[in-house]
Amino acid sequence: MKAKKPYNCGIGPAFEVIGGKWKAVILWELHVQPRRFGELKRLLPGISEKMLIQQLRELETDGLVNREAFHEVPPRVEYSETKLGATLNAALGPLADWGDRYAKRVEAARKKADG
Amino acid sequence: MKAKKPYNCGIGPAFEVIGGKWKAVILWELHVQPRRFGELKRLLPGISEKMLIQQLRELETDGLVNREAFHEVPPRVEYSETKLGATLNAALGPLADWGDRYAKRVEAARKKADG
DNA sequence: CGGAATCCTTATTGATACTG
DNA sequence: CAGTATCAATAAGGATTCCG
Repeated sequence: MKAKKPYNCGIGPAFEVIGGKWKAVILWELHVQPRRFGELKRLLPGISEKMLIQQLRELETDGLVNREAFHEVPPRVEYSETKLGATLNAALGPLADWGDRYAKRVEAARKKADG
Repeated sequence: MKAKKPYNCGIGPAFEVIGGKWKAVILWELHVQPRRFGELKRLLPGISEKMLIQQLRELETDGLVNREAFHEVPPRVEYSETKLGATLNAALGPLADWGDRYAKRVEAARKKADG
């Protein structure tokens, strides 16, 4: 999601920061509560450490996520959403609702087809 | 955006149907009014015919876009959003607004940095 | 625990030329 | 006009190994 997009509406910029496979869900998990690296990894079955750290870094760069490292042993790092991140999560709400209904709709259609 | 996503919220399904570089903007253009193939091509600078038709087909398959072909010479095809597509566009509204504000914010920061 | 570094596979996107 | 067909490029995503 790094290529330039000739969008004339805000959808473009929004997708640039939240697009891709993981960012939206990561941000969502941080909306629930601050979480540690390992916690996120467990919550996102299938994500590799590389992707997780990469996405977190990009989210951080874009000002959506906050990273706080505690210099302890064993090391501990906590990620949380920033204020800006919270506003994005809010804007994502209706889309999440839509997706929920859509998924149910698709599921219902599938059951009917299977018999 | 075809890989399975382990999302537990509606964001996953939503991104599966609207994710990628072009779908959201295409749908947005069709929200303004029904449009012809060539019209969309002009409105989306940078998109290739291949991508345009591909994305349109997928949107059609997912029930978001309607395709109506008029058997004339020269051929004419009109694409429009379905009712479901309209609900998705509505859900996309807040995200578009957010992106708008974000883009302005980023732009302002850039200007300041440049001096 | 929380990464970094490397290599590799697949998915997405694009350029170009051609057709009914 | 509204597409198809091919081929090429790039980006996204993932597996593995290693480190402080």
